[in-house]
Amino acid sequence: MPPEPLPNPDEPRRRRKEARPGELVAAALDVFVERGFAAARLDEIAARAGVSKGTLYLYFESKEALFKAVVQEAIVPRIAEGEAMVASLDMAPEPLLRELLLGWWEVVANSKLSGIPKLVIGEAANFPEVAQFYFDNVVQRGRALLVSVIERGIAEGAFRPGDPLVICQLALSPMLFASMWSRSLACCDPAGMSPDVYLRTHLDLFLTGLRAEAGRASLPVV
Amino acid sequence: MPPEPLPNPDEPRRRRKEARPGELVAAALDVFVERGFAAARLDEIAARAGVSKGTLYLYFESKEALFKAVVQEAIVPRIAEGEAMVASLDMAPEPLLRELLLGWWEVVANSKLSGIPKLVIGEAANFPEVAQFYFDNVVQRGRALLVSVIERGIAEGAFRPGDPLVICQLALSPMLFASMWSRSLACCDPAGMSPDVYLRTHLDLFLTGLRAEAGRASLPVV
Amino acid sequence: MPPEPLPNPDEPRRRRKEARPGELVAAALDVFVERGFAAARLDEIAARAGVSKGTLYLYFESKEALFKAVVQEAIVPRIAEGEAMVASLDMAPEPLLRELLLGWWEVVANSKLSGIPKLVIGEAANFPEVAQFYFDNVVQRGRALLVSVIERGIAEGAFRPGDPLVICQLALSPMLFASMWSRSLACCDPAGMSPDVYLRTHLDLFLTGLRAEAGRASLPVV
Amino acid sequence: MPPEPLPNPDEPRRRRKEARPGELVAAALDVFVERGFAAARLDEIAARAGVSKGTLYLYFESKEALFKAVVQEAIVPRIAEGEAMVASLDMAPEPLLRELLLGWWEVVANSKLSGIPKLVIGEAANFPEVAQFYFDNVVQRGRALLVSVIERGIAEGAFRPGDPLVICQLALSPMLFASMWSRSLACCDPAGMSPDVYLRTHLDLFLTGLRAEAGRASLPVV
DNA sequence: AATGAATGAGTATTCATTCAT
DNA sequence: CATGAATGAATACTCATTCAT
Repeated sequence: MPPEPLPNPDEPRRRRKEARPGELVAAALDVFVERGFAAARLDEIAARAGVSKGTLYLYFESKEALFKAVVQEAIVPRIAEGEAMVASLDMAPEPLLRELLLGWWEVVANSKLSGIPKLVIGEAANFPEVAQFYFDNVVQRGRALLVSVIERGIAEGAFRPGDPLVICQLALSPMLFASMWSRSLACCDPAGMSPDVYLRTHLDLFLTGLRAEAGRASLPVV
Repeated sequence: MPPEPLPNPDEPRRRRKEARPGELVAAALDVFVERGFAAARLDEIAARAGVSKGTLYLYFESKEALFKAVVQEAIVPRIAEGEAMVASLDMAPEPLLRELLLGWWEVVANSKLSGIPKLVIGEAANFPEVAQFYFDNVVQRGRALLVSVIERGIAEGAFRPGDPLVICQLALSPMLFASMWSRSLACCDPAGMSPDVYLRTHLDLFLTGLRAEAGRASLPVV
Repeated sequence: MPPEPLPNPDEPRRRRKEARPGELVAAALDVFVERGFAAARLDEIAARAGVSKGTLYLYFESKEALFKAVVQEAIVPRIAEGEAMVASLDMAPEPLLRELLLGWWEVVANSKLSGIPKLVIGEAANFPEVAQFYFDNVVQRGRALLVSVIERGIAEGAFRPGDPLVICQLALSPMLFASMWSRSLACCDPAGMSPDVYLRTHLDLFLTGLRAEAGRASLPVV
Repeated sequence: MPPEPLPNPDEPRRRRKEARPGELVAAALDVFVERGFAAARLDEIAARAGVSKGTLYLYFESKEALFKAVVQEAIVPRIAEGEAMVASLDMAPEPLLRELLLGWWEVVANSKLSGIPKLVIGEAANFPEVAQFYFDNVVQRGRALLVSVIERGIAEGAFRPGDPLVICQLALSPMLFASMWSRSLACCDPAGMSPDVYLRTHLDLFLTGLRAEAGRASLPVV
């Protein structure tokens, strides 16, 4: 499970120094996702990383700083990948949008990362600084990415005209909601629901609704 | 401050005695919504209800029991109203579905109730009993309501065929997500977004995509 | 030792309620004086008062607040007594000053109170709020008391002219220093020194030096 | 910053090796005086000396040992200077005493050294070994110095008879108190007080009181 | 000699819950 | 019914000291 050879107690100091922050952030991601921000115990993060509590403070000056590092290390690079994808791929808006949403689903939904939105949304009100950091570094950049594609789609006549930010949010919200659900009430639902069917149904309904076609009017604007 | 005429000190006992639990639940709803389940302090709930902390335990045996009562008092009746609406209204599936979603938006989104989904989803993992209770009493009944309408729509050929539960979830998730957002990261977003445009765009995209029309295939099933 | 009958575990709730703050402050005075502000553990204060740690927070919102209460309860009244003494006694300046200094010595020097100046002076730099509180409530009022007597003495020609505040400080500093010494390095000094001789020698030297007599010039002013 | 010419990076080893302990002690003096013994962080001392925390332990086996070294290096030599002064100067007791007190004031009161008495007295109770070391190496030797002069003054009839140790303490306490005050509550006092006037007033009052003159009796003895 | 990463014991503060009155 | 005083377990963060390199 650990990406590294295996924390070897006989080879402790030198090599670990550079690997430490990464190990701590990885352990922190686990615990934050499992428990939420407030309920995550630094004790447990330290124990999972195989270090003492004090060691955490060698690398991160507070619980909040540790969480910001988690976001920075684990999420921000994913967004950068999306930005690179948009910049490099020469695709029509609809396939590109589809690709971005599918890509998000694959890397995020099926990893621990999917636990972050739940955590942030659930505790934003109690930890405003955390919320602001997430908003600035993740939400804003992620939105900009999708909005640019949507705007192009509208401009090219591929999508019905409408508020691009609203459309962006409507593209994402079923997916974000599903990721939150899977880490909360899903365990109460014995039947469950195929994530795959859910995703494809969303894309179908959403893109069908968005597609500009003969006789279809503009989306609500005011 | 008290919604009641004014606690009359000369006739306090009899009527108040029965009103108590309701007042406590009302205060609890406020505080739970503002702070979340874990961060809500019983102290504050008691203070807002104008009683002592000990009194809470006369009516509710624990914080969890109090929360269950909040759900029971504040949310379950709303679902019952929806059930009654479906039973009494003789409408075609699409208008009925639209009506239900709009109705939900009106009574829930603009009231304190909209804070409950965020709370439950955000803290379900830490409070499994709370989660289960909410799932059984709110989620299951709410889903049944919408699913029945969706199934009828599909059977009558008004909606494209597909998994009714998936469709139900996709109808709700943008609305639930918006209600959670408005109580968390929305405050980080200086621009904001018109909830009304958001809702109408959702309904337009969703119902357009769902509508059975010439040449449109079935939604994903497996 | 406890002023009350004896904390009786069989008679816990009612009577204790009013006595509690006083008991806590008494225990706190002990521990603060023995250990200093920073090193005093709330645990120990609580244990000495026979309550749990949490109980402290029912009465005082923080360690600093507890300390302020100690000052307020234990020291400020002593100053008020001095003020009353000055107001009521109709004495010549020198006997009055002597009386005040002797009175201070008796009530302060031989009680736990004598530990407070050491604590405040030793930790003022690390706890500025505590320092300011002590300065405003104790130092300023105490000085005003003595300064008024000294000013009268100078005006009446009983004392040599000079800066009354400087003279006040010189009257007090040997006494304050002795009280601090007795709670710190005195225990390293096997021989020791009679506090009584020390005090009387101070009063003799100080008052002899201060007394206006034929041929004696004014004290330094600039 | 370093008192030495300038740490020459090309010739660092030999000279620095011997200079190290001195630099560490100098940094330690700074930090101990600014924060007190308990609150001084070894981290900060090391940082100010430009070495790593571990290096401190190469030279001093503990925080207490470091503090003892500070006393040894920074204070004990000052006392030796006083001893030399007494031995070499051929002055009458009163001028000599005056000279010693003024000398103390000049070298101590206006330097970081004046922070040490506050620290020692404030924390002696919590660090008995530190207290004992200071008492043996500073207090005893300093007292012996003054006491010898005072005894001579009494023997020669220049000073009123009395307990020389008490007189010594009374000569010093206003000065020690002022040095402590200047590093603690002085910052709460916007008005302040001229140290110079304070000192000269003390010397005037004290020496006037002590001077043997016609009609003046012996000081208190028992 | 020097480093600095790692440790872990120590402490103020919070809050759900109890229970004597 | 109501109270609110009391509890004590739980947790983020600090810092002197150690020791492998």
